[in-house]
Amino acid sequence: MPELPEVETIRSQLEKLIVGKKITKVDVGLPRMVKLSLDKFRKIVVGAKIESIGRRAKILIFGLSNGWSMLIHLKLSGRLIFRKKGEILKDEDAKWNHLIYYFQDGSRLFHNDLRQFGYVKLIETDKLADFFKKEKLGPEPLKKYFTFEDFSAILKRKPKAKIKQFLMDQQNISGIGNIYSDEILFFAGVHPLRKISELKPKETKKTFQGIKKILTEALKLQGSSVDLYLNALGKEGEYVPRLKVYGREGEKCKKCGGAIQRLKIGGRSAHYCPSCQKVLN
DNA sequence: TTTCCTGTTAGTGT
DNA sequence: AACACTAACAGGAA
Repeated sequence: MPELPEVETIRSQLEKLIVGKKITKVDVGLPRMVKLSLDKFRKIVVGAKIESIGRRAKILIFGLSNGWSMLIHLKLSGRLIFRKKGEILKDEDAKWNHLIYYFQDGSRLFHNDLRQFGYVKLIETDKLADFFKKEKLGPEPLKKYFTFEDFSAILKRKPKAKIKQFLMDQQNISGIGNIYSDEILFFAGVHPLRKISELKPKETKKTFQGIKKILTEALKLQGSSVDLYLNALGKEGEYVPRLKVYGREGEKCKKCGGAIQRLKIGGRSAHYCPSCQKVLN
């Protein structure tokens, strides 16, 4: 699932691959994914040159040469895969290529999405700041300016929230999803159901360190190919062997040897080690 | 065969 | 306001 490390991997790859290229054509196989009229979408996108590839939270931002920005969210199963002229995707994947961007040099970018929850929308570049302000997204956790003091202040706003849900809420901190929230809490030794107001100072500190450490390491290994994720080159990420709890229900804890457990929190699954992450300390 | 479950988030309901 | 729940979807597992 594309969370911050996966989306950022795609961003940095696309930056090298398509910045400077002009879009000459776009195929839209699934109009539902385009959050504006197709006519308008085509009119704005076709003929534009890509000037930059940015990211905010889990959203990719293609800066176009005509004053517009294209926002792409991959949601659960989206992929953005680049292919040089003449190269195609595997046949079995082709039926999920809902949008295809053609560039002047014959290369293409495939927006592939099995579950079809992803979207693309257009925002005028000078209104981007307003747009993100309205979304109320929390800070980017890997930026140097996101400090322990910031984290503590944000925690204080939601004293009653459960820490697992807090970490996944994009309005608190942006970019963390189900996989990395589980991994961060295992690192911190904090049970996913712990209430924020009841966290000890040491646990708060360790959770903050976990955010920085886990996301940085996952990014270094180009993310986790749980399920369907592939990067912009169509390759899997390499972080899965490093996952300590996510997707490991019933398997041995890598720290204490006990069995990893799973429970539901707000409709989501949380994976944790019941002896390394206690409910009460 | 059918039902359940998985991921993210916008939207609705309490 | 702040929280909880669900729909949107396809496909793999039970």
